[in-house]
Amino acid sequence: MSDKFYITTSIAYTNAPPHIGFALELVQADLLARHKRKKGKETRFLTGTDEHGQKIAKKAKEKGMKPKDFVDKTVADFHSLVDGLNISNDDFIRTTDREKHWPSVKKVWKKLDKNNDLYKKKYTGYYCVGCEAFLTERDLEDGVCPNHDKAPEKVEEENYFFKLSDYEEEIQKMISEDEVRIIPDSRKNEVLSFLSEGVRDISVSRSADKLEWGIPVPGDESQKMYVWVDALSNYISALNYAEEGEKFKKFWPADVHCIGKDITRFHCVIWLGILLAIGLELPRNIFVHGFITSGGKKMSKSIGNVVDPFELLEKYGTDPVRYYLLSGIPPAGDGDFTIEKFENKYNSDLADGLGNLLSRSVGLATKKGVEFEKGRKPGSKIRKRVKKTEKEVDELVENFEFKKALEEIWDLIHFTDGYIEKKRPWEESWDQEKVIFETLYICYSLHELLLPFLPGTAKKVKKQIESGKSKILFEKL
RNA sequence: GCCGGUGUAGCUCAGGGGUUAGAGCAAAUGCAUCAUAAGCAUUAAGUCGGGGGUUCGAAUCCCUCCAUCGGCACCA
Repeated sequence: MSDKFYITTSIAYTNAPPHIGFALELVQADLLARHKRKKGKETRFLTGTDEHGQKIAKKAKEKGMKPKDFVDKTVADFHSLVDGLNISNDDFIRTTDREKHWPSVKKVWKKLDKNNDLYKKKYTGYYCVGCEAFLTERDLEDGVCPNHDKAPEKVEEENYFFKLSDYEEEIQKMISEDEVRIIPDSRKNEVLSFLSEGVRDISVSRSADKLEWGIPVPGDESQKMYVWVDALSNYISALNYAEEGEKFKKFWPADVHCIGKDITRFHCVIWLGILLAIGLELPRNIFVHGFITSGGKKMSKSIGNVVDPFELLEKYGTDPVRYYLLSGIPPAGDGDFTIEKFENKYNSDLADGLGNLLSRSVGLATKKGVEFEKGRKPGSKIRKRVKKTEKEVDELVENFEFKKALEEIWDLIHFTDGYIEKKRPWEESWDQEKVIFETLYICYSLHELLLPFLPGTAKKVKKQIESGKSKILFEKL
């Protein structure tokens, strides 16, 4: 059993400001990272941005900016999202980082090339001049680009291809035997069914005049790397794969890649193929989250139902947003967001649930002169009750059941409210002091349980218990 | 078109052949008054998508229909 833990999010594409879906991914990964650190694992948590591609070059051009200036600006937004959500990442990789990222990517390429996993082949694509990009057949409607109402040109160009098909069998084996575990099962089945239909080789470069904003192919100036090798390699470039030093040896393979369902195949097929080709170990787990709808509908600018993570953070603060993302959204399925649901959960769980319990506990203790002593043990019933929650929360988080884990914690909160009700410690009785201490003990345990989920709140809980000063934790809305 | 998922209380979901179908939120009533008008208890609420079948017995298995979501490779 290794005592290291390497976890990554996907790298976000910087053609637009961050989306609530990326906030979900960050918070889920952050929970896992904090959970592992708490258990004493040497943890490394990576996130970052994917900054190349034709789309970005085009967006920058529209704004009259250089691509690099454009992405620098967007990346700043991503950094403020990471800060705003109190994400504990150890590193932040950018695919435009020529010192950190490029050398490793080039090494991957050269290795593929050296092993004869690359070959040149003529590629026929449908190029829409209006979009300035290749379209897939599925983008077309009646053979016409729906955005420009024009048939795309059939363009032939010579590109490098990666022999992904050579690795099909091994990928399939690794996934079906859970050597690479894909969570949830439905995604695993999806990938396996896809694999069973047969895998084709993929083009991994574009001509440099079509894709000017990208990493040059080593030894062939006429070609730039297409997204696959460039973006997926971030997980190892951030560990400085180019030099394969201590950091790389210690942390690779990744223990968890957190991704969204739209990029399942890239990670579960292409990335595994690349790793097998260059002889690296495969990631242990790929955790796939779903999408967040807004009022039951896909978010779109035209409907005007886009949820802006910054507005939420601004209005409600960090932990309420983290709480909703972890408890209001099924971890691996699609979830819905509305302000009503958000505020409802905020009031009933955070203000009336956790906040009120802390308030009555600390209030009682102060009033009756009971102080929290760290080494002191509560009655065995209480001790067992807390232990049970700790054990279940640990197991649930290990199994990516974040929502259920929080429900387990809130179950302890409701138990405690019931216990207070039953014992009536505001009245004089023989065990009054003990009961008040026990409620403090549970609150203290709650702070420990909550640390990975709501780190800021957990700290406040601890402070109030230790100082005996009660303060509103979550103002009711 | 092919493959797969989902459809259970007003809302979010659990249960996957066996006594009167469960939880949380929302609702109603009562109790309590330490606490953020918070808390606790109780109650009410469901033809378990429709129809057919297998079975002593189906929400659960099979067939079919309906609704809905996803996958069917170069979508960031």
